[in-house]
Amino acid sequence: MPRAGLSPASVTEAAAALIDEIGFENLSMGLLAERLGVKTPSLYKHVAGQADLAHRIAVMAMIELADAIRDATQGRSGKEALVAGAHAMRTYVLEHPGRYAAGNAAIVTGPDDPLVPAIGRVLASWTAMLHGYRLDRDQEIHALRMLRSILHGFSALEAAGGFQIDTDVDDSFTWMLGFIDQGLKAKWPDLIPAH
Amino acid sequence: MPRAGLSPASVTEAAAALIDEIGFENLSMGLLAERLGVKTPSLYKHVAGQADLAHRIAVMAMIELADAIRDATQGRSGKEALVAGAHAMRTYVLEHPGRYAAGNAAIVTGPDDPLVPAIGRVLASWTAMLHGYRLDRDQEIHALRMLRSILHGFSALEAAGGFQIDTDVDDSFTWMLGFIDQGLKAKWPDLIPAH
DNA sequence: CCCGTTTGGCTAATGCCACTAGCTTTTAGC
DNA sequence: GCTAAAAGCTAGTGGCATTAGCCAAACGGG
Repeated sequence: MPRAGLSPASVTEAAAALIDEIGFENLSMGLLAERLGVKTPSLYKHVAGQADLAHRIAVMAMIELADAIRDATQGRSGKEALVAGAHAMRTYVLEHPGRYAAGNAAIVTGPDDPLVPAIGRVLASWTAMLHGYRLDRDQEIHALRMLRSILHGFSALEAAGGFQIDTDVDDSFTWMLGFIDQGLKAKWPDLIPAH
Repeated sequence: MPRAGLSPASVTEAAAALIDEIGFENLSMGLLAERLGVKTPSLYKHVAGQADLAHRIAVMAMIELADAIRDATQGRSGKEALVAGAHAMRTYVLEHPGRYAAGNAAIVTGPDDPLVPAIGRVLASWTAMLHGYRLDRDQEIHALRMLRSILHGFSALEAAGGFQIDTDVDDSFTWMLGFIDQGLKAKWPDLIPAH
């Protein structure tokens, strides 16, 4: 029996490709093994199990997503950066729905979990983009959370086929980004929560 | 062997309660049967299977959610209605994370699927609330999609523990609603996508 | 009130899937 | 070349959803 030349990285890579085709919840070790031309138990020589595999895909997804956003916003600022970054994220989710779902389902396992810096990279990309709007320090975290909420929500709903009415979804996305941009530029002072 | 007095409705009800405790992906027929004091196969006399059960929970969740939003926004308008409706949704998701997850995972099976009107009720609740802002007709659908995106995204991230930094999440939610309210009141004309 | 039918329990069995044990062959280091 | 680790394999085990088929409980018309 010749060797297949697998490694944790190559197994994860193949699993990521497969999960985008068949969906996060349909990933099975048997299917992945078949895809790699190997029997199911052989996979356990490279990854600890299905949970470990999903976690590795999640880390990969967060890194890829962060890079996509960083590359898109590089050298731009203001609305241009917002639109480019948001578009990059939306495209990533539509092209890699399984990876993205894995990224969302993943939970941090400990302080040295590589998922932590991976998520940090995504947040850093958005934070850098928001800096162009010169918000107050105490508003920045709220704006970041809003941005994450709206982009995650839109992507998740779109990927799940949640937008039924036949008004163009692209138009809605563009409109939404314009709305956010205008709001961020306006900097309403009375949005600061009172205590 | 005495009868347990189950019905499709009571089984679904029990499953909904269970799923909120243990999480959507941990629901199993065995656990539900134990909870109901019955053996696993007996459940199949009332629901067609796990997929059917999840679908019933989804329909229930959408109806409950729509009612919660409707009740909260009843008799209010503008920012008051927005805040009350959004708060009602956020509360519902935090109190019933399993049901809500089932609602999101569900897919419409056909034209007479009761999930269709159930989702319609949620959308109708939001649409009624948005009417108070007197938006242009062609902006309304975009605003509705934005609202769904942001509320779903926020709820999903919060339920998944996605907000790590120790700035108060309530403050972020309040800030976000203020942001949306101000933007909707402003009605920027240049948000209409050009064709 | 009784009897036939429907309903709702049950046990037993099937099949799929993740995962483990333990064996064998390949490969890499010396 | 020899030794040992690494990477494949076959053969289980156990948990899960689901189905088949049996039997008792409720129920309705005579």
